[in-house]
Amino acid sequence: MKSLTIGQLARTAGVNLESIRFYEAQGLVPEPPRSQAGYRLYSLDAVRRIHFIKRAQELGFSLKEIRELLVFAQDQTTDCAEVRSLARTKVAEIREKIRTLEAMKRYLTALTETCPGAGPATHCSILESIGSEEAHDEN
Amino acid sequence: MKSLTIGQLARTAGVNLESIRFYEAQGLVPEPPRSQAGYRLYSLDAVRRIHFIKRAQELGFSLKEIRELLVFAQDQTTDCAEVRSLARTKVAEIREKIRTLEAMKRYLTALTETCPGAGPATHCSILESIGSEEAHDEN
DNA sequence: CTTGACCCCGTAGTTAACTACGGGGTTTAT
DNA sequence: ATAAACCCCGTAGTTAACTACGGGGTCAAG
Repeated sequence: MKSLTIGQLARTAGVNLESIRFYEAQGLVPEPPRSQAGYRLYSLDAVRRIHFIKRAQELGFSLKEIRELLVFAQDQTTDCAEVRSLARTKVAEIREKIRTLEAMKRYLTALTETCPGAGPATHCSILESIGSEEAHDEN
Repeated sequence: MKSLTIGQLARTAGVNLESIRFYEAQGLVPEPPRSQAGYRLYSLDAVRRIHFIKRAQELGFSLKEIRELLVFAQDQTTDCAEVRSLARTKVAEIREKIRTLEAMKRYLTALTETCPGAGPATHCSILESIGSEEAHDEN
């Protein structure tokens, strides 16, 4: 059995060594067996585990949610539907974030278009618009 | 001259009292004059200032950027173009965030569609896909 | 057998934007 | 005149996800 030290695992999984200890503390990576000297000895499963974490993060899952996914993945009694529901919730959240960002973008774009782009900023239409109480669309 | 205590300002501007002190420490709200007892005495300008901060936050500006905007707004020598450039940069950032979120959404949606939605999660296609090294589009 | 690379642990620092706490003085209303 | 409501200040805590530090033990190479 080839086992990896924490440093080797960190290098092969492409993360910082400290992150692995952090994940362990957070319950995302199981505590591995130790050598006599107390060194952590990881199997290749640990590499896959960390890749999973990283990929899920790219998909917008928080560590807390990832922990949940990992529990699901190992619990025989978890139904696929629960995982799918979590994914759907996440999709809805993402959709909502996009909506907000779109509104921000529309409004800011409009501001940059009315701005003459020259002259003292003390009369800049952008600053004036931000400062005015009205005309905020939020949609 | 009607002046507001910090608590009154907080209530009329709709923020927490502590936030105002925080903004002052961050240089976003100027230090106001004080009463004999040392109480902060704000003018109505402060209300406008805080509204500006809140609105700019809604548009996605960080406090650091807002400080910059506020300096611009008061500096006679700042040109409108600088403000517009800042707004444009922010629009580009927002656009990029949206792009990333769209990619996340597409991928996650695809996952939820291939998932049968029933059966043990240990064989869930979502978990499998997250766990696999391949098939990641990033676009 | 010593040097350098590696590992251990616990604690503290990072960023952003607050929020809370505690032990005081002040103002206002009754 | 006293109690409630308000203000002061400095410090510490919050969340997320790490990252850094320091003082120590361990392992492999030459």
